[in-house]
This record gives sequence, structure tokens and C-alpha cells, in this order.
Amino acid sequence: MDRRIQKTRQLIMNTFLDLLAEKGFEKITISDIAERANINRGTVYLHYVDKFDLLDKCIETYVELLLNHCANSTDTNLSASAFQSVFEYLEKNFTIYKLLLSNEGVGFFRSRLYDIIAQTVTEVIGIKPENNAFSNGITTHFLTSGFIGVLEWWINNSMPCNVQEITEQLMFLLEPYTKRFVSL
Amino acid sequence: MDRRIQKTRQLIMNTFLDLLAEKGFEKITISDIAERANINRGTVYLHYVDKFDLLDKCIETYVELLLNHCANSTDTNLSASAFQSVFEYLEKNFTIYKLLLSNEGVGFFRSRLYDIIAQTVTEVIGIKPENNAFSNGITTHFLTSGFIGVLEWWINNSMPCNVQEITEQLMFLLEPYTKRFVSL
DNA sequence: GATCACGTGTTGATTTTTCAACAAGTGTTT
DNA sequence: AAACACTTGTTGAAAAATCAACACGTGATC
Repeated sequence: MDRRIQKTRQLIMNTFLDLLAEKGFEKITISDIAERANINRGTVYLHYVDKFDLLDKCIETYVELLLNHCANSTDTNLSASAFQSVFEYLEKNFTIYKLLLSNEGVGFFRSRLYDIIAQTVTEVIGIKPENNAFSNGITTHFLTSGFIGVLEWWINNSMPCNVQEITEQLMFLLEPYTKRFVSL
Repeated sequence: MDRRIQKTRQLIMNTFLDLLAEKGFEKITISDIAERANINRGTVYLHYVDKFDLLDKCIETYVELLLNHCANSTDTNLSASAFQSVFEYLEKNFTIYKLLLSNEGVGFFRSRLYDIIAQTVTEVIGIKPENNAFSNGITTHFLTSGFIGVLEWWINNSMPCNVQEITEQLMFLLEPYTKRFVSL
């Protein structure tokens, strides 16, 4: 992709997040963004149809970035190193995810993340054929909610414990299920 | 001027100065700059004919910026507030001017600054007609060298005293001449 | 001596961004 | 009700940056 596109999209999103932290979503205008980013107002419309679209794309982007840092981990799934790299990434980009998760993300970020993780959990459970014998919906939502709950708690409380600790604790809590459901 | 021009020139100069600090002028290549700045190599040639031209323009820009901060001061010339704002600006942009003054500016920055200040001093002295009675060349170069010497000493020694002190001291040293030559 | 890797400076076609102007909507002030 | 300031979303022409490719020079390596 053209470097200019990457750069301007990045710039617009960063500016948007800055303003989100400063004044909240409703008070943000397209003119605000253009002015702060020092780009032409028309350029914003070249990439996003309106500020709602921008919020969507923003959420989509940061959900993807978060999950990529999980996929890039050496092991495939549910391994300690996968969780560790997720939490390390969160730690590095703390301010952004704190913003997206709390108040101003308007809950959209959380629900988008939830859907994708639930999807993944369903697939992981489905690998072992014998798991299909009983209702996996309950299991999926139990595990997904648990994981996201921990993630939210950790971010909203400004990372009260370090990455190492939260990873270990999470692995301990998941241990019974990794044995039962995962086919590795 | 088009925002794109301002931005790319700024970006190229900043990248150039970064590389100047890192590896020195000779080892810098145009490709280096383009790569680090994440712009097309051709774009650099759109603004500068080669790296020597870039160095020139860079020096010119930062000499002008320095002098603007003098001109923008409320009083016209040789006033404490004028000097103060110059040193405040230098303090704010310490790393850049340290770089331009020492080794890697290759002396071009100093001599360019010298010429302009000498020019200004000549003009200031010339305001009072009776000054023309004797050789002003000597006076001009005495005052210019003195001022630049102080400036260089202050920067090269990493600002060993604060802005207030250096301004006062300089005003004290210049006092006999402000009385004699300036027409305020 | 040939080859290779690398930097230079330039070209032309393509894409993105800019700018200024527009019509339309909204809320505030007089 | 009219005037005002401000934001929205869109338009077309102009300017800029991008990309891939070129010929050329230089120095190292085989």
C-alpha cells in the first residue's frame, strides 16, 4: 500500500484517539481532527465516511493489532507465551487500550473483542470431536467472559500486577480446561 | 505554501540532523535519509539537489530561526529581552545547535551566523552618523566575535549557567558600547 | 577482468493530497 | 425572522509524492 495512505490513516487515528481522551466522542468534529493533524479536511473524508466510521475502523484496527500479537507468538494457542505476548503488548500500549476499553470506546471495543475471542474459543474447543457431545456455548462464553474480565480488570486498574504474574495466574485458572478441551 | 512541502522538508531535515549526530556528514547517503524518513528517495531530490545542498539549506534554516527569535523580541536591538529570547530559544533547541556548532556542522554554521551578525552590527553602528568618523570594521568584528564566542562557549559547555545569568553578564559587557554606538 | 552490491541522479505514469469553493443543516445571537 | 458562526459532505483542478525503472559510477570480491 502507498506509504501516504499508511501515514495519513495512522495520523488520523492517532489524532482521533488524542481527541477522544481529551473531549469525548460526541464533541469531536471532523474539522477538529483535520486541524490538529494538520491535514486537509477533505483528506479525512477520503478515508472515512464520517466519525462513526472512523471509530469503527479504529476499533477494528486495534482489535486486530491485539490479536496479531497473540498469533505471532511461537505456539499456536492457549500457551503461556501467547498470553504473555498479549499482555506485554497491552502494557506497551496501555493508554490506548485503557481509553478504548473505558467509557469512551462506548463499549464497542469490548463487544468486538468479545465476539472474535468467542469465535476463536469455539473453534479451539471444536478441534476435539468428543467435545461436541455437550453444549459448548456455555463453555465458550464462560471462558471468553473470564478472559476478557481479567483483561479489563488489569487495564482499568492500571496493571496492578506484572505481566509474568497475570500470565501465570491465568494459566493456572485455565489449566483444567486446557487439559480437557485442547487437542495438543 | 502547501502543507505537504512544509512537512516533508521538516521531516527530511530532522532525519538529516539525526543521522548527522549518529554517523557524521560523509557517511550519510540520500538513501539513508529516505529510508529512515520513510519517504521515496525521489522525494528528497524534489527538494534538494544533493546532500551538500541539504546541509546548506539546513544551516540557512536554523540560522534564520535563531535570528527570528531575536527579531520577534519586543525591543528592536541590543536590548536585554532580545538576548534573553535568543538564549531561551537556544536552550529549547540545545541538541540541534550543539550539533550544528560542533564538529559536524563543519564550521559552515558558525561562519554563516558570523556574517549575518556582523552585517547587523555594522548597520546598528551606522545608525549614529558620528560613528562613521573612525574605522568601524574593527568594532564590528570585535563585538561580533565576542558575542559568538560567548554563544559557542555556552552551547559547547552544555549551558553551564542559566539564561538569566548569561544575558545579564552579556549586557554588562556590552554596556560601554550600547551607550557609545546605539542611537536609542 | 568480470561480477556483484550499492549509491547516485533522473524519468514518466499513477495516485494521493491539497486547496478553494460550494450547498445545506444546525444552533445562537440580535 | 434574519443574521451569524460553525460543521458537514462534495466537487474539480492543481500540486505533491509514490513507484518502478533507467543509465551511470565506484569499490569490493572472486
